[in-house]
Amino acid sequence: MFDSEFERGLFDLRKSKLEEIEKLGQAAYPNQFPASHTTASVRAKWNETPAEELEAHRITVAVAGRIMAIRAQGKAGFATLQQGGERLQIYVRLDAVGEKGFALYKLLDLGDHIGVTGYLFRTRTGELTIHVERLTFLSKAMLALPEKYHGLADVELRYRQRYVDLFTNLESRKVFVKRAKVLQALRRFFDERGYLEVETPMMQQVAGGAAARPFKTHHNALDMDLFLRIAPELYLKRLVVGGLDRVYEINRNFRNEGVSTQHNPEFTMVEFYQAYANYHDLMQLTEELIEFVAQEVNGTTITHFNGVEIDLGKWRRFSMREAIVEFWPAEAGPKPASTAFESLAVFQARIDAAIDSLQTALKGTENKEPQEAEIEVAPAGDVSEIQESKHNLRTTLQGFHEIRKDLEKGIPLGKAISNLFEAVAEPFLIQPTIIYDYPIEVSPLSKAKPDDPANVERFEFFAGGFELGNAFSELNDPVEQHKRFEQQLAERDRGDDEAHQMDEDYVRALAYGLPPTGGEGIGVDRLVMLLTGSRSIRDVILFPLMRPEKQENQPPASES
RNA sequence: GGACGUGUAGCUCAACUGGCAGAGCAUUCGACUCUUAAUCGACAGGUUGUGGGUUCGAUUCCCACCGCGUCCA
Repeated sequence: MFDSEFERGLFDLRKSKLEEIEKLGQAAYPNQFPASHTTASVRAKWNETPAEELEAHRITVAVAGRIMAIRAQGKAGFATLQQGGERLQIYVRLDAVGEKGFALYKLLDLGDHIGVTGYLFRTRTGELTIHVERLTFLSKAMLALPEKYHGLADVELRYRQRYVDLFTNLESRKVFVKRAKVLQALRRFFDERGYLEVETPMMQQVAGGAAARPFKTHHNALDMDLFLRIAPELYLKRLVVGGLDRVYEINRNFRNEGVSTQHNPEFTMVEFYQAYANYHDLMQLTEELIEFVAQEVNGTTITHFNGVEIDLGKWRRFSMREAIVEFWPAEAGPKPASTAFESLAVFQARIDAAIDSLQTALKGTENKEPQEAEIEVAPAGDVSEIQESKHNLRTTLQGFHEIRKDLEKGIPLGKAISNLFEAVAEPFLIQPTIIYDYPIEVSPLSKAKPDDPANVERFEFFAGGFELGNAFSELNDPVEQHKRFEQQLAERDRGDDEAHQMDEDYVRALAYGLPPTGGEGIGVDRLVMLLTGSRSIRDVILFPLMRPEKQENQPPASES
């Protein structure tokens, strides 16, 4: 518990202060305080009331809060109470609270919780303040607070000790209040449209519905291995089979992959399904949804992320192939024609040509500046500074190399096209963009386009340079679904451990008849990042996953 | 997994080319009945992430490990 002798000593000191407080007739850990107002409601009611009016009416309030600042001045003093993220000043003077009351005031430390009863007035500088008449001790801070001006700045400590971060950095608190508003807005949006909120298993025997590695766990009594879900998808569609035509679920998914500014092993998704709808309906709905949530949470569709202004009310749409052409780097030679995507041989030749072109461009820059050949690739469209610096010739070339390597290993054409899209276009999708029509090989659960069997009715949407959501017209032909699962199993055998597993029961559910259905999943954490301007997903997750700190060989604190 | 950066008092940060480890806040003691990053005076607080190496001497240079961050995979 103690990081140092300093903390141990402080703890002991505060314990003796607690004893002093008890001697004054106050409980060390009382059970309640009947507050008449919150700090926020006091401010809401009287923040603008002039001093004379406060004086004339003598408004008495009882307010509780944590002491964030103490300014003692001999036989009087001030303190700043914080509660519910709002601060309110109190004024304590000996002749108003009496000997015992003032003795208590002098025993208070930063971080203590107290209750005060008194009347409102304005100080000489005009600040609304409670003139305390009765001081009630509520709870003691036994450890030192972070520095009062800078707060807790160390990001590691902010994540590990979020409880300190939340009351010392009110900006951090605001992010999580906003996160709650996002969840409220999502629920309101779906509730108003007749969707039923449901909860489906998080422990599954087959972790399906997405391409990801799962966490494994074990049920002892049943002696059964289970996986933490990577998506609720297959269960939600079972519900649509069951006649719950519109369902949504907001909850955690777990994916056993690395952490980054955009990935936490457990993350929150809202996933929803609508019978008799297809992906066109969902594109429309998505634009409405994101705009609605932004308005509810921020009162505007404009948000700022990584120094870029993003308007969540203005959307672009490209097919995946269009996006590759649109964002094709100039240094990779002429943009590919639409026929380039139709056969493996042509596609491969196109990649080879691009690599040659990129290599020539890279050599050119190296000749000029042998040490730093970091000329940025400039695609059409908008690009933030960060995205620009991230994407130089070298990384683009590397991306192309990866694709060629994959092709040599026998990767399906559709998967290569999808990878090309991710390398060339995705980082530049800063403004809200819908990318539609995905290759069938990367979409084992989506319905093929009637006039184009190589592609499926699927879209993803992006903003801020990352994927926010994924949607498609659900594949509802059980025979076709079974075949797709078998293709995925072949991919698994080929070494792709993110490929989908077989789920016989899901196929059986489809065999009872799934109506034409559109389904979609949206990453709630990432949506909150955009709406709060948070650069890292860890800033919008209360307790992000951290490695354990080194254990110190200290004997446990003595209980005395 | 890789590259780069970072780790100094409870907190926020200094310490030049390797030469006595320092300040502010907080704490402790004292003064002060309208302060608000209150002010003034005094005291105390350190295994410089851990372990090794080079050196007369290491917070500083080198190696390994650990945590965190950013980028990449």
